Amino acid sequence: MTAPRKPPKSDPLYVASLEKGLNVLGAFSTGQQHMNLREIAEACGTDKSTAQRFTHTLSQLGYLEKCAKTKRFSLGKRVLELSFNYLRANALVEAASPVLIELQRATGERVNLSLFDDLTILYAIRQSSKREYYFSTLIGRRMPTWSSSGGRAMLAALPKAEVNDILKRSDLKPLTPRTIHDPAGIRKKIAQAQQKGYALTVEEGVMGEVVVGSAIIDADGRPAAAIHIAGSLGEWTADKFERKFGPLLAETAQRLSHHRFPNR
Amino acid sequence: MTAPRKPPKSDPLYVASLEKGLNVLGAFSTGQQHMNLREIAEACGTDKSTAQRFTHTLSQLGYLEKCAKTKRFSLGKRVLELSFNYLRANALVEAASPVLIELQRATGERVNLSLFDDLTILYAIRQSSKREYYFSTLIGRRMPTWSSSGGRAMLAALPKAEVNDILKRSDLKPLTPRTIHDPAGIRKKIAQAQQKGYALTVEEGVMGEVVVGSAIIDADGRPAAAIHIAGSLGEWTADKFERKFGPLLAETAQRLSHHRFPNR
DNA sequence: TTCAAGCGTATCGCATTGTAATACGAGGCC
DNA sequence: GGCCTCGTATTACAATGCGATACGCTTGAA
Repeated sequence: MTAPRKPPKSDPLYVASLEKGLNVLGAFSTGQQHMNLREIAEACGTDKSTAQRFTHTLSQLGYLEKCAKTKRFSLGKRVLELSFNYLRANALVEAASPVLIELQRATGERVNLSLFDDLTILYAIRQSSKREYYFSTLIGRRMPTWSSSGGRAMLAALPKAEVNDILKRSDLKPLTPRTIHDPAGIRKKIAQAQQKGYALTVEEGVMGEVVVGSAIIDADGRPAAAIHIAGSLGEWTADKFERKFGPLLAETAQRLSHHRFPNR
Repeated sequence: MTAPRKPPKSDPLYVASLEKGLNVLGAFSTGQQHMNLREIAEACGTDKSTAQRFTHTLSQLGYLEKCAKTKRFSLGKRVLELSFNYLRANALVEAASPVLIELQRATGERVNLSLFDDLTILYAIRQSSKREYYFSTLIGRRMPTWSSSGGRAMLAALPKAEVNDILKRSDLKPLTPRTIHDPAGIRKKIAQAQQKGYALTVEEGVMGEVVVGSAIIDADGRPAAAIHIAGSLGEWTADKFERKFGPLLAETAQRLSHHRFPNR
């Protein structure tokens, strides 16, 4: 008999311990506020010993906090530091920041900047002066690329083959009853975005909400980010909202495009 | 500038590989936008091989991004996800969020929430409608506890022994020519904060800026966070600013205090 | 053009380091 | 009171991370 076969040839440069540690931090992506050892072990698919060693290490480093009474863990303040370092180094976000503030003041509506990250976009700037759902004010939140206005606007700037690839790998589960989630419908919306310079979604992410999104193109001609303006159907018809903000948004995104930022 | 670092030795539960990997992410706390392998190795005090393995692993996981052309690394979008998970799970920040928005609207000035973290505070909410220095709008930024208005307001809620301990371990380097940085002066400011319910700093963090800060006390009677209102000396005298916003701020902080939040 | 310096990448034998089974004491709940 | 399940601590073992080394490439000065 041949020698025992190792699990699929692994990458000799890959540090599995690091992945396991980061998975512990990732265990909190379910929204759990705090977890005990067993829950963390389960969430990470490891045993209790492993969870013990990694929570212990992460706690010492400040990436995890341990309640002295309940012995349960929650994410540590230090994770905010990483975001800070990411954002301060991102020239595109920095350049967009004053523009978004201005756009918020000019429109009075909620204005966001999202970054393109393959199947999802994630928010990097959120400018709002209204009271919103807490979630809707947070940086780092991910949304599917295919269903969001900004995501579709970015897809409109990609070659067809890449769009197909992304749609194929995406889970096209609708977020609301009004989410357009059939490939043909999505492609049509992408084509419209290509023509108009912005995409419009009506109650596709949240009921009662209308959003326009437009892509920021980088110096290589690829979509890097998108800006969004979101409003309420209680105050606007979709048509009026689009006419009022669509062109302004597209022009603003255009102004931020084609710059060579040092870190891209 | 660097966060609490405790590298314990001969702890059988400590996973050194995890620490090394996180140190690679921490290498970007200098503000560098992108680094090559050698720079990362140097910043982490390791050799090139080590840097190679960890950057490789972190890139695969999305916590680091590698430029295809220059082969240099920068922080990955995924670090924002950790912040998102931290903030969404933090009930105190969630409860404070609408209050801060309201406070911003009522005052028209820049309003922040900071979290107490031993020698430093770090910002968790920033509400502003004005154009500011980019840095000043970012979450996750740390400031010394002893020199900031919110920090001093929180120190005012701690037992004297703990205050002494914190001052002793802090680096009392002044941030501006007007930073009060002698222990006696700091203690006096803390005593004033204790009496008034808020602390006032005039050009101690940035020239031209006046800030009032007040502490949010948790259910155990300990300071957990602080809210700040910051204004410009171009628009206000320090006196007027204090009279106008100090009492309002203290009252607001009081309203957010003494709640039992599930994750603390 | 040549050459050297510095880069990123790949390889590999070795021992350090992380692993996972186990045990123990402390609470909490029937 | 007894039975879980929790967090914590210990240990023998070998898988895994380590780091020296080598190679091919680009760059820039000679």
